[in-house]
Amino acid sequence: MANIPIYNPSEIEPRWQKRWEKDGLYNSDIDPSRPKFYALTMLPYPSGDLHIGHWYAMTPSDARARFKRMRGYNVLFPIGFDAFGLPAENAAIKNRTHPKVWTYRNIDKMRKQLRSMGAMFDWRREAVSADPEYYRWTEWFFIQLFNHNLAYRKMSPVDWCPHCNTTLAREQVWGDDRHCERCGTPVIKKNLEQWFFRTTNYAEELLHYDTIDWPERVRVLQTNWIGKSEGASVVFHTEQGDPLEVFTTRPDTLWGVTFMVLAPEHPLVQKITSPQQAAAVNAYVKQTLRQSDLQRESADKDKTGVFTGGFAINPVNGERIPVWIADYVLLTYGTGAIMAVPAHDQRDFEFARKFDLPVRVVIQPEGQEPVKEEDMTAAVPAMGTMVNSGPLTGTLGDQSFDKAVEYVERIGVGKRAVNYKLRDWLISRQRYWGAPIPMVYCKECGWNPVPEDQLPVLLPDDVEWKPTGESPLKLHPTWRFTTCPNCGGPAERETDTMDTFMCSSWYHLRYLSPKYDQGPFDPKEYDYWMPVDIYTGGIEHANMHLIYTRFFHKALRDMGITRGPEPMLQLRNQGMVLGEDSEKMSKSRGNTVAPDDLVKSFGADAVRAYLMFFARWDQGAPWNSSGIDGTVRWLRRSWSAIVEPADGGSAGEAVIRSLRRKVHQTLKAVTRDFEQFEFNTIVSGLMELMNEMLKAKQQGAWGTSAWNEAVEIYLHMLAPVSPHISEELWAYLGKPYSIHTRPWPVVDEDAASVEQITLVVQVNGKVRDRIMVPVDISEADARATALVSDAVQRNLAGRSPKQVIYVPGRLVNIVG
RNA sequence: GCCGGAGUGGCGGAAUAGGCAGACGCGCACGACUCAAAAUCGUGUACCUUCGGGUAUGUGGGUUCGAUUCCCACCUUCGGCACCA
Repeated sequence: MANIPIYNPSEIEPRWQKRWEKDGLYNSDIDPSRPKFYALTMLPYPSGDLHIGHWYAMTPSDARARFKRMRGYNVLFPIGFDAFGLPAENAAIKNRTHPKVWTYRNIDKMRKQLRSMGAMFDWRREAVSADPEYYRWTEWFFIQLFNHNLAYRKMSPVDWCPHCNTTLAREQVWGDDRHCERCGTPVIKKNLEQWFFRTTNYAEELLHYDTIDWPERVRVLQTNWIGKSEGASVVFHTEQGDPLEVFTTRPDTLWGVTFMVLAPEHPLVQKITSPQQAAAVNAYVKQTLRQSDLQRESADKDKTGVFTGGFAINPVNGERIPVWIADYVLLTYGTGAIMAVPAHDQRDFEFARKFDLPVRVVIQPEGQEPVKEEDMTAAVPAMGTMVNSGPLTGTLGDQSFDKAVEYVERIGVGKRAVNYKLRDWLISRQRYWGAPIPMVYCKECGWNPVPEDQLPVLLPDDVEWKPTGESPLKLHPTWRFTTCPNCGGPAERETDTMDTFMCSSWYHLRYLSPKYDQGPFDPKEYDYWMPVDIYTGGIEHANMHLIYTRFFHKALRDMGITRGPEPMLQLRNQGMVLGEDSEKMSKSRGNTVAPDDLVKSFGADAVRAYLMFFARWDQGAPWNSSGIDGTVRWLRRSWSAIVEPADGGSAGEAVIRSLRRKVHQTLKAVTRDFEQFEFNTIVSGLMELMNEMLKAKQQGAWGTSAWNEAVEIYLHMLAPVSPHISEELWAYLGKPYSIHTRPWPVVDEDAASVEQITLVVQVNGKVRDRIMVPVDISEADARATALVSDAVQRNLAGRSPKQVIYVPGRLVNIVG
C-alpha cells in the first residue's frame, strides 16, 4: 500500500495555486462566442488582515463563479482594494509610518492571504483605489459631476470628534451616544464649507427596483432611508409680509392650524421676533446649539420651545396665529418650519398642551364617537370627514387629501409636493489619505476644476499628518499654491479629499481595464462585461455604498458614460460569522477566528467547505471550532474512497442502480442549490452522496463503470467548493488538466428516476403505514393497497371511510 | 413608536409547489481496533408510553382530508430608522 498517497492539503494547495496562476487558468478575456457573467464581490479595505468574515463572504461567491464557469459562461471574478481611508492615517499617527507605506504593506500581506483561499480571481484586473492611475479617474469623475451641476459647495454642519480633532465619516460615528469609532468620544456638530453631490436629484428613481433582483431587506432599508413623503407645500405669510413656506402630509388639516413652529436656526427667526421676546428667543437658540444631536433628537424628550412674539396668517382662512420656535422642528427637513395641528398630530398636541395653546378638531374619523377638544388626551391622526374647514367642510376621509390639495392650488397658496429624507451626499473630508478634490479657488474666477490633462492631482508624500483639525494638505508649504486654470492668476487648491465611498462607487468599472489610460475604463470591455450580473457582500452597506453606487451609475448614464438603468442586476448578502460566544467578533473580546491558522491546520479546501456548510449563508451563525472536524473528516473520506482500491466488480444490479440514482439526484439538487445560493445543502448533499458511495464500494461497486461515473461527477461537483483536492484527485485519476475548465455534468434523468416509491398511508391525517409500491401505480391500485393495510384497518376500527384523498406519488389519506 | 428578518432536538441546520418533521454535520453514549490514548470505523441518539400508541416546529386561534409551510392575534429575538411635519 506504499504507493497510495495520503491527503496532505498543505502540500497540494500551494502547488495547484502556483500552477493555476502560471497557466493563467483564471484569466478572463472578452470572448463573444460565450455568454459573459460578471460576478463581483465587495472589495476589501486593506486593514492588514484577511479575517474570517472576508472568507465567509468571498468563498461561496468564488464557488458560485466557478460553477457558472463550468456551466459555460465566460466569468469575470475580479478583486482589488479600497485603499484610501482614515485607518491608514490613524495608524500613521500611532506608528509614525506613512499611510502609503502602511496601506501597501497591508495590501501585500492580504494578496498572499487571498491567494491562499484558492479563489479564481483574475489578478491582472486588480485595482487599488490609492494608485494614481486609479484616483486620476476618481478625480475625473468628480469634474464630470461638477460640470453637470451634480457637485456643489455649501456651508454645512458635520460630525466632529473633539478628541481626534477631525471630522468623521458618518459610518465612523457609532452607537446610540454617537461616539467616535476610534476614541469613543461623543461627536459634536461643526459648520464647515463642504462639497456635496446631488444624490437627491435621483431620490425618486432610486426608489424603483423593477429592473433588478435585490433582496427585499435591502430594498426596504433603502426605501426607508430615502424616506418619501407625499403632501403639499403651503405658503403662509408673516405679519411683516415675509413668505413662510411649510411642507405637510396632511393638507386636509389646514383649517386646524393653531400655531406655527420654526426650527431655532430658521433664517426668519431674528426678523419675526418681537423686542419683548428677543432675550428668551436668543437664550433658547443658544441652548439648542449647545445640545448634542442625541439630546435634541430624542423622541421621548419633553417638548421645549419659546414664543417669538410674531404672528403669521393662515392662507386658507386668514387667521392670525402665533409663531413659536422649538427644537423638535429640524431645519434640515422640509422647509424648517411647520404648521402645527395639535388636534391631529401628536407632537403638536404635546406642545400645545405644555404651552396652553388652542386645539381645534377639523377631522372626525368615520364610524367613531365625535372627537371633542376638551376630552382629548392624545392627537387623533386618523383620516376622516373634514369639519370646521370652511368650503371643504363635509369632505369625506378618502377624498380629503386630494380635495385639500386642489383647493390650495386653486386659490394659489400651495401645491402638491413630495419630500425625501435623503440628503445630498457630503463628500469632503479633512484628511490626507484620500483622493484629492481636483478643484482650484481663484479670488477672481471662483471655483474651477483642474484641467483634465493635468490629472491626477497627486497627493504629496511629504506631509505631516498630525491631527490638528485641518487637512494635512493645507499645512503643506507649497502643494496648495497653484495658478487659476481660467485667468492664470494665483490660486489655491482644495485641500480636502474625497470620501472613500466615492472611490468604491465605480471600482467595478476600473476592474474592466485597470491599466487603461484613455478614460476610466475601456469601452470595449464595458460593452462586453457590464452590467454586473451578481454582486455579493454585506448588508451593512445597504444605505451607503449600495445607494452611492446606484446614484453614481445613474448620474454617469445621464452623461452618456454608462448605460442601462442599474449597475448591478442581482444582489445577495451574506450574514455575519459571530464569535464562539455568539458575540460579534472583536480583538478586544478575544473571540476572533484567524483563517490563516485554520488553513494551516485543515487546509483551505476544508475551511471553504465548512464556511459554506455550517450556516445558512444569508444568515450567518456563531463559529463552532469543533464543527470543522466533520468537514475535514468528509474530505479525508472522499480522498480515501477514491484513492484506496477495494475488491470490486461484484456489485449486483440493485447496488449499481441505486448508486447511479443517488449520483444523478445529487447532481440535480446541487445544480439547483448553486443557482439559488443555498450553499449549506450543496455540501450536505455531497456528504450524503459520499456516504452512499462508500456503501456501494463496500458492496463491490469499486471499479465498475457506475463507480467511475460517480467519482467523476462527484469531483465536478466538489470542484467549485474545494478546488485543490478535486484538481489533485482528477490528476491522480490520470484525467486531463484541469477539472476547473470542464463542463458541468448533465443529469441522466433515467438514472435519477425511481421505480419504487414509499406510499404514505394516513388515517385522518396521521401516518399509519408506509408501503413500497411501483412509481406508476394507478390511483385505484394505490387506494386499494392502502385500504387493505393492517394498520389502516386497526385505526379505522370498523368505521367505513368517508373520503379518500390520493396524492399521486406521495400518499393516501383515509378519512374515517 | 415605525419598518423588516428570524423562532424546528444539547448545538448549526434540512424539509423544491400545503403531503413521511429532524436530512447532513457537531456533540454525546456504547462497541471494534489499541498495552493505552489519539485517529479511524460501526451502532444509537426529540419527548412520553400500559409498546396499541400518544405528544412535538415560539404561544393562542383559523382555513384544510392534511399546516414547519397559508391567514389572524400575540410573545421573544436580531437588525434598521426614529420629534421627518
